[in-house]
Amino acid sequence: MNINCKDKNIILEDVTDFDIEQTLECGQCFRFYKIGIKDYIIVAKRKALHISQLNNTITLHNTTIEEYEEIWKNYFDLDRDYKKIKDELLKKDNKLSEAIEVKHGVRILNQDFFETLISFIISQNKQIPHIKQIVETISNKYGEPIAQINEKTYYSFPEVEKLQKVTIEEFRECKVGFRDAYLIDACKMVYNNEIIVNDLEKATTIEAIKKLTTIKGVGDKIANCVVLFGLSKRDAFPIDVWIKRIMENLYFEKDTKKEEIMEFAKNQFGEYGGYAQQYLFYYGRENKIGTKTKKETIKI
DNA sequence: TCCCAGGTAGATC
DNA sequence: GATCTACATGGG
Repeated sequence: MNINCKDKNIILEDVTDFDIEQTLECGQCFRFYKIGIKDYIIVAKRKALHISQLNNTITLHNTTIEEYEEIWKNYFDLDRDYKKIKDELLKKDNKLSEAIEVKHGVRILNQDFFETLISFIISQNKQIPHIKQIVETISNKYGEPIAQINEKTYYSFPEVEKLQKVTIEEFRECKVGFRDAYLIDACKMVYNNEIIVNDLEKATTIEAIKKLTTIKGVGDKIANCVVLFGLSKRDAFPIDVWIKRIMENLYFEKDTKKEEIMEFAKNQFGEYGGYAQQYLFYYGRENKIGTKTKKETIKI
């Protein structure tokens, strides 16, 4: 990969294993706006980034090499060798080949912990477009204006100091529904240092998940998402309705308990569980694997 | 009108 | 301990 600076843009040439559309649309993050083909505004890390892609060239608009090095390189996980990850996964398990081939450009983002926690609490029992809408409402109301691009103002995701002051009634006004008390509890625990990011980062994946589930409204699935996307613990394996269906379809051919799927994934994918999960989730959801209206099944 | 959505907590068996 | 259900809100 070559990095060039032209005008106020950073140009990444010969990028491999990275597709901006797949990386954003795969369901791991919620604060992005499509403005064209492979052309997006992403709000993260208290910044709004205009990013676009043409073939193997990525353009980060109106930014600096310093900002790229400090923020975006890590955010997009560009230091990691995804070819090696794919090779390792495929070496062990050829059933992933179709999903990896189709969704070859997915990278797992290194997102902010608190934002990921709050976003995935909201995600329960909701569809992705609605999750995006609620996270945006909360940001517009309680975040700070950070950029204006094409007449539209973008707001940062609020810090815990700000969000812990929000009342249960105010959360309800953001249309979070029954998750209102969960959000109150999560904000309180993070603000009161009952949940400490540093400690979770140092902890094992299992320990971090266990700690996170002490927050009301955070169960096994959400905790796995938070450690995977918000703490960079790539051996996590979130099991939601989709992954359950897909795993049953691929490996079990019958209704199977989550605990059994979790144990199987741990043995099968190990430290690469999070990547396998994301390739399968995105591919399976798009093709409606295991549902009554499925488009096709995964070829073995 | 009914059913479901990147689930979870609390009740009930 | 395993299974059942209510929980707001919006869209198909």
